[in-house]
Amino acid sequence: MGRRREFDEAKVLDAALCVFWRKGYEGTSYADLTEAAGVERPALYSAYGNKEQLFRRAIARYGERYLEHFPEALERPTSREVVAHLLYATADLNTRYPDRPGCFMINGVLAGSDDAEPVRQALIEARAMAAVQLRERFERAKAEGELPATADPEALAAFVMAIAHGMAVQAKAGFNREKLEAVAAQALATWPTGPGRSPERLHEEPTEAVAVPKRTRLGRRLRA
Amino acid sequence: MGRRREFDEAKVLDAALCVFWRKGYEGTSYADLTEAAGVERPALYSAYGNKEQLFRRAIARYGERYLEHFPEALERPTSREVVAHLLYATADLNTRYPDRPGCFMINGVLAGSDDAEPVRQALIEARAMAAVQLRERFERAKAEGELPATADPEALAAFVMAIAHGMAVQAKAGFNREKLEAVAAQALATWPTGPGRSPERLHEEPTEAVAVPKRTRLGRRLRA
DNA sequence: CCGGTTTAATAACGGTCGTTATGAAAAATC
DNA sequence: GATTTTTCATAACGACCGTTATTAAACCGG
Repeated sequence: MGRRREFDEAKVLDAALCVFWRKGYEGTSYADLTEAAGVERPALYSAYGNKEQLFRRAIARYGERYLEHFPEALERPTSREVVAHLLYATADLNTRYPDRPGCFMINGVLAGSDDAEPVRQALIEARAMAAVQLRERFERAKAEGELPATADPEALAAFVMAIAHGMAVQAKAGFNREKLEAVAAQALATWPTGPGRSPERLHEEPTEAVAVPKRTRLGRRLRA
Repeated sequence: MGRRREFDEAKVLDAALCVFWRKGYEGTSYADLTEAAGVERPALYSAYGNKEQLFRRAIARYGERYLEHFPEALERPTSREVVAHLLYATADLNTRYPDRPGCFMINGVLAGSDDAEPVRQALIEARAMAAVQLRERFERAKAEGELPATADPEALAAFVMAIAHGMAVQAKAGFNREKLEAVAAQALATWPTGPGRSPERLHEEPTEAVAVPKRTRLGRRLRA
């Protein structure tokens, strides 16, 4: 009974996500949101609650819609391929949409007023979850002997995350895809190899089996 | 003629810098600034102009007061030592002051409202200047044969900057100094060596001559 | 067609934002 | 010491912030 919704909740959420992605949590006003979503203010409140709740929904939506490459990367056979997939997909995601460069999880809130603290912590937790998954993947690689016994999975995960975060900062500063891929390649150039094998030549381009083809669409497997 | 200033302009600027460092440009209100500086609002306006001008002064101040390690790093004899010095000093700076973790240049503005766009661009330019200096240093190292002929100074500079930016993000997320140093070590572990020499063992700890001693104070040379 | 119920749109809420009059207090000049 | 000049503190400005009454419109079951 009663009148039914006239707008598509998912589309409105996607529109809000894009604005948050571009301007961050505190930099986004309800005027921005209503304009982007084509919906009046009270509709946003009745459908999603207040601004913080809407932003948390946007976090979840971002994970579902733009970060499918992450679990895919973890399935790669070697740690090196995991990292290659992850970093090249990051370079792609951070430059694919020119209206919202960089990473939503980084742009959202880095520093802000005390009001933004809960949201900031939520993003920190979301990023930490990724780091944990990466560490666990490297622990497995170490157990499999594919990473040296001296390798520190936690440090390696932090390293890869740092690269991804740095690329996000650079993308927001206007770096194009090629520049980000050069960063990814350099990070990859020194990735530790197995226990007995000799390290590859430094500065070698990532092999074709590892490199991500140009302009591969996110959301599908980058390689079969 | 007339009454003279009752407050120390430099101290007020330092106080403002610390607040901006913690909360970013848009996250900082004049209420925050007056409380931290112990000075009333009109004093800030008469002494520094409006908020944007004050922030630009804070950028310059940050460079003078907290980034002396950067030109010092560039003077190191080898590119590897340059990077080591830079990254360990970054780990230190990003965790030295627990009330304002991370980097002022990153926390300042990453994403924000349209009003913050000029300030955001100013920070982008400031960071770009560092990248240029780093690239030029690597070009010199390449010319000296200390970096391989295949090395790409621009990409290497972007890589090092990405690491520094990533560490800043992680520091703001609560990472301690040790975790940041592990990231720095990993980045360093694979730094390219000279044209003919064989690469060092991977995962080797940075040599003592390169590693920065614990808790070395910034602002002075880390090593004689 | 008619109560009942939910959504829609307009407009307003108190609060805080960055910025600035305003007038009193203090120092410098004559 | 009187006058001028600058700084000081209080308080207010209009604008926008996130949030919410309020009222009209659209749909439901009867």
